[in-house]
Amino acid sequence: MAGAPNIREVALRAGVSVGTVSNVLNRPELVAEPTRERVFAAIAELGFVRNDSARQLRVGRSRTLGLVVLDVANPFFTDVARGVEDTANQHGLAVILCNTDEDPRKEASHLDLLAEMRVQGVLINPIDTDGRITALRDRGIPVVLFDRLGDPAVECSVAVDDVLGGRLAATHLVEAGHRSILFVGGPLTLRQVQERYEGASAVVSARDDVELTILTTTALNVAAGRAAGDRLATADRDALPSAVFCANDLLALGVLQALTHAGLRVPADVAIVGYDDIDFAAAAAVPLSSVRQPRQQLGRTAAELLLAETTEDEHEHRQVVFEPELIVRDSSVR
Amino acid sequence: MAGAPNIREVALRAGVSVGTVSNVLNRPELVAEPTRERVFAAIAELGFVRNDSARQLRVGRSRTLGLVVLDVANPFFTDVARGVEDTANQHGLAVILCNTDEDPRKEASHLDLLAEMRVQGVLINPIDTDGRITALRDRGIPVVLFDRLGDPAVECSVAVDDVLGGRLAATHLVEAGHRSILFVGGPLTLRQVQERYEGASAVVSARDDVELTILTTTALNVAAGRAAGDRLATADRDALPSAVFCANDLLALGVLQALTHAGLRVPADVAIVGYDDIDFAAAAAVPLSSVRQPRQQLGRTAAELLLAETTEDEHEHRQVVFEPELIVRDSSVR
DNA sequence: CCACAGTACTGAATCGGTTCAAAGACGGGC
DNA sequence: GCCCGTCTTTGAACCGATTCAGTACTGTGG
Repeated sequence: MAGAPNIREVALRAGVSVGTVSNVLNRPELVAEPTRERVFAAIAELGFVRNDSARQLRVGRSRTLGLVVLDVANPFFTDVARGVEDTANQHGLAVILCNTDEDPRKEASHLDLLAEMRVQGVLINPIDTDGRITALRDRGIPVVLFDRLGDPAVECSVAVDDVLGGRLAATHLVEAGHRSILFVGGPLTLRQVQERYEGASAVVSARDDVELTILTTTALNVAAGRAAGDRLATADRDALPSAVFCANDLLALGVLQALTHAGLRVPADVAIVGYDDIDFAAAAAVPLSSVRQPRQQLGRTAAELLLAETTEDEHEHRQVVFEPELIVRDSSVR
Repeated sequence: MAGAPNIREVALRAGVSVGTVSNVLNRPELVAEPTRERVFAAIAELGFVRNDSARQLRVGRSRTLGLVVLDVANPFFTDVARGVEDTANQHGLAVILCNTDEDPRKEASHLDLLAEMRVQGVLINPIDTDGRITALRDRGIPVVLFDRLGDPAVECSVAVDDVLGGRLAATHLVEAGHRSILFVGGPLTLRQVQERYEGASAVVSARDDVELTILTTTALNVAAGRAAGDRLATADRDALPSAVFCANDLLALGVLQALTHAGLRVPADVAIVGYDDIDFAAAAAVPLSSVRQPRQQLGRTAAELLLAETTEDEHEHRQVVFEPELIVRDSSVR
């Protein structure tokens, strides 16, 4: 009894039927003023809290939305999450944040869980487009891809033009006089990584006096960056590239740390350009040049597309592409 | 029909009763091998996904756990979250991450939502201990405080000794010869901020040749730190403290950026010590001295205490206190 | 041949809101 | 006094999985 009063006890206390209590909660305009107040009083006295499972069971869907990201520790994703949350909260929805650590198995198990929860929709930065996403959609749960373009026939997506971003970074480095550029990033199965490389590659292959090599990493975090930096620092000094372009800022910060630690100077010995322009890029040991993406807006837009898909009768899938912007700081100018 | 097959349709297809399907799902050892296989086959063919609301409604509680933090964009909290997630996932629980932005209203609305969801428990770094936490507990939902000690009579809590942390930082600065120290942090209603100040204050007031002043901020992020740094930089040069101790690393990074931008040298003109030792502290423009906390372990321990509270018959509330550790880097040594 | 234990399975009651057809109350117009 | 429309309230059906008392069947020991 003390445990959790239900709607029946509230009805009893207020001297009305359960239907009326439910109406007070969901469509208060249907209930006469004095009755409404009696019900509110009863709710307050008993400390009644609606049981969301029961509500969901009847209504068929929940008031939550799933957000599946590669790495919560990456400020890029927390900024996107912030944008998603803003929009979701405005519409009375809660966000369930799931972390995949770039592991397809974790991704799968999170998606299964979200399916069981009957979330209103899922925002995901997918690792591999395996069948599970299609399965969700078949079950009537809309899925919006973010930071990755999808097939406009079946899904909405929001992305930033990663090829352009790669091109911006490479163009900047080439124009600054660099002739041997190393791309650090991975795993290459991540589309973002691949496309950023592709953009850089396009710029370089248009000229025959610039060399682009690649050093793949197993993850996109600071530790992986440090490891890559250490490899560079211990390698043959002549083999050292004159510039490094990293697939994201965490890698760049790691590389920067390792190179500095090994006594190399940035940008004098090696220039660095990162990607994402997270807040910490500007505060780095050597302020980091980086390709900026509209992070919060990415999240907001993704959430809006998802909401549109759940509410519109005639929904047409949209692809939104934002343009990245190069921010030049000390790490790439001699 | 295509929408979402339920357990009844699975039962029909497999030629068994709904009870048996449920048993296959929840206590497979009770079901004979061949039957079990028929049921699994039916589940696969129909693409059946259990409806978690129905399950929750019947069972009375969910398989989720709420984590309420001040700021998801702060790496300190994402690291704690990682620890919580590890432990929760090991026990088949999902984590709902809620962000309060240090706003009591958002905190309240998130707690209301978690109560409606009948989460198994809540891990919270509370802003104000208003009645809502007690209300949750009255309703049978255990609440564990983290990064903050609670009343051991009613709740478990995990914290790091913030007074000691403040003391470590201040002692270090005083021993390095600093005689005018500025504490930057706020709002002071946050216990962490208050206690870190208290620790520093205790060290300073034990001597009569050191002066400690305070500059309160409205938040604990990089932007607030930059604002504080700007105020310092534009103030009278004689009024400049010789060292700044910040309530967390985000503030410290902001202060560092603003001071450097204004042409002041760190640590020559002003020394800085931060708090949390987030990954980015080591990668800062001037590698930041900081007070390190065992972040992931904090999260893991908090989750374990919560799980203990939900499973043990005779639960005794525990208080776990970790000790912080001072990491000295360039920002505080001349 | 019966009693009994053990195993495998059944099916109806149950959790707690939401919804909607229908009943009731009330006032105005004729 | 009666009819009709509007506003308010009622109460039972319903969502889908879980649970448990009970049935059916098999094998064992006396």
